[in-house]
Amino acid sequence: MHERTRAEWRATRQRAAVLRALHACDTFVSAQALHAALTADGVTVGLTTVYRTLRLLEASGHVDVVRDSDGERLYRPRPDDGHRHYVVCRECGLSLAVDSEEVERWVARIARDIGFHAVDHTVELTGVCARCRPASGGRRDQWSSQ
Amino acid sequence: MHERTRAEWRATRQRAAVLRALHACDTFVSAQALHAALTADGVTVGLTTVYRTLRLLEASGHVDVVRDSDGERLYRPRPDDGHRHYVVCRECGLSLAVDSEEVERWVARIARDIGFHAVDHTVELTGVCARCRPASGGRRDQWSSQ
DNA sequence: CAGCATAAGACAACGGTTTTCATTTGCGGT
DNA sequence: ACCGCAAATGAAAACCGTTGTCTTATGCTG
Ligand SMILES: [Mn+2]
Ligand SMILES: [Mn+2]
Ligand SMILES: [Zn+2]
Ligand SMILES: [Zn+2]
Repeated sequence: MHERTRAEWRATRQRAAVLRALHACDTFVSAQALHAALTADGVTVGLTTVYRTLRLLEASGHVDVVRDSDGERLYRPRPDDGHRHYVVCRECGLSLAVDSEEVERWVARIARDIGFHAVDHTVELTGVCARCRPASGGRRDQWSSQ
Repeated sequence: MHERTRAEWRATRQRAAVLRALHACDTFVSAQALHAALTADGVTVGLTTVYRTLRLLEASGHVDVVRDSDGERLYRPRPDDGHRHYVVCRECGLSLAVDSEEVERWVARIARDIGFHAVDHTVELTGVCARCRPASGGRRDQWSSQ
């Protein structure tokens, strides 16, 4: 009943490339953008492989994932000291990590109080950065709820 | 140069039905589930119309939206006194509103500090409720980041 | 170097959502 | 009441990010 040496993940040229490209980015990137960047660099990697690798990284906690308004998954390497939360500019995509200790404590307390197991949390802030001026118009309302 | 009386949204049978069905739910529901419920009730509404109406309600702030792990949008009428945050069971979908004053304050402070305009936030908690027991296994790691 | 399980890649399929476009309908004006 | 028309509906197709399929390639271990 020997448990053989763990079947580790193989180190392939493609995975290394995806990892490298991911770290070369300074913002959140989509799988497709990453694939495009790799292709532009002359690196041959299948889009499917990019997706698979990112999914692996996500599952193992090596990347932080965010979903844009269209539902597209955006990835960013997770700092070694744990996950972060970010505020992302809706116009240009600029992302800044924010200090979230307070939220982390709040999450922990809620999780403890409500009797749920394995509570996970998603905290995302979006806005318009200083560079991207707003130019919003007013909007009327109609539905007097219920 | 008269500005005519505002072109308001029309009151249609379909929109009323969607609104009614939405309020009849006590949890988050997807557009498709709502459509199915309406159909089951003998109400004739096109799925497209359900999507369009929900999008309208979302834009006007009358519903809270959440996205499940598959990226599906789930809707819930927003209480009159403002939005809420919820903890949702990953197994059965049970959702509980949580007290989020602390987070709201945190968000407000961050928004003030970072210099972004129109900061919006998404805070979602997921877990496994008391009824749905976990049965998790361990998982090995590999990627020594970088 | 052999053997084999894992990974890559091309392509099809999937699923939720949106678009298209022909038809219907609310609603304001007369 | 009746027009007239912009707005809304609905069936079907398009869309698009993502995942599955299946064949071929390739790490890795012995
Ligand atoms: Mn956190
Ligand atoms: Mn809030
Ligand atoms: Zn910006
Ligand atoms: Zn549950």
